[in-house]
Amino acid sequence: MEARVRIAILIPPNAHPLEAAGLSEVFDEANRSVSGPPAYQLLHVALEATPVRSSSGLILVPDHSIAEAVPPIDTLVIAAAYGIPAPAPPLLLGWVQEVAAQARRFGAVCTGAFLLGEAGLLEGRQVTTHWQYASELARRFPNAMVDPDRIYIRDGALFTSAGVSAALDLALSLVEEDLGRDLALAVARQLVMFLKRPGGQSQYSVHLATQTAERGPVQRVQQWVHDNPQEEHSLATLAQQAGTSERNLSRIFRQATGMAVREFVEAVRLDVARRLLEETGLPLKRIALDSGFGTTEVLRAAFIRRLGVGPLDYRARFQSATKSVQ
DNA sequence: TCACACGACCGCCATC
DNA sequence: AAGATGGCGGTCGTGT
Repeated sequence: MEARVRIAILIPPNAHPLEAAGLSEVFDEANRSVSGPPAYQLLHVALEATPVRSSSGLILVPDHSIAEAVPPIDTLVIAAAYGIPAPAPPLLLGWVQEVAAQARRFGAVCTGAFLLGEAGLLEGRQVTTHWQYASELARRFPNAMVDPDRIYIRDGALFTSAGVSAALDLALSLVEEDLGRDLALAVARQLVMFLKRPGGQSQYSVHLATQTAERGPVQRVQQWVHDNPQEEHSLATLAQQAGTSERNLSRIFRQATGMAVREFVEAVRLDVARRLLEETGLPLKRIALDSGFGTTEVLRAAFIRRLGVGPLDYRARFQSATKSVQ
């Protein structure tokens, strides 16, 4: 890479320090791993160039105010505040809009997506955020297609990620895009993290993993569905698996996970189907069978319902972009 | 695209 | 007495 890539990391008040530092660290490690001059120039930006108290109390010191951080900026990453951020001042929104408009790519980590939404940059885009805030994001910005199940999502120039450690995965994917797989792998090794998180979506799907019950019948049912998505999973058969009545399974399942049984089964199947669409060229019929939807009609209906796009649209959009990452 | 049938969900109440 | 469980049935969403 010829010129250094200017990356601006925007640090909001009450920032989550692990995310802000993690982003920084991945790019910095890439600089160390690359042969020759550093690939990245990092700008740590805040509204004012004064110390920012992070959510844990750790003080972060930005090196530029937004007034000083002027374009050209190649990549803008908005770090997240803890929880849903307060409405941003117009000055900040204007800066974000201006920088995003000229940047090669831009995005946010975790609840930083709310700031993008306020700036009007999520319209009609596929985005994700921390699972806990996904429904609120979707409510506030109804034109954004919020997918709570993903570690991170790239939609054109826009990228968003789930919470905390997902910021590292996101940053690593940007490094891979810029500097190639080998270097990204070297960075991952150095930081003792995975370039590509292993295991099924079941294990690492943020949404599902965080809503997995501890032990007992509900957990067994979840495991069974995860391991055998292609089987038929009626409430009756699952109740039998769990050794309880249908009524009781319904009740304890919602109590433990916050989801209805049917909802969970569908979420698992959607994960499987999505992964197969992204990572394989298998025909829809086959994916419908393997994911447990059974027919392409049902598969399609679920995609439209949950993601707002049909399976083939989804594949066209994400296959090349995510084939080797995430 | 539509209508219809069926399963899932969940409030309510009885029972253990 | 109180919490867990199961049955009933109205309503709704989904599959065909």
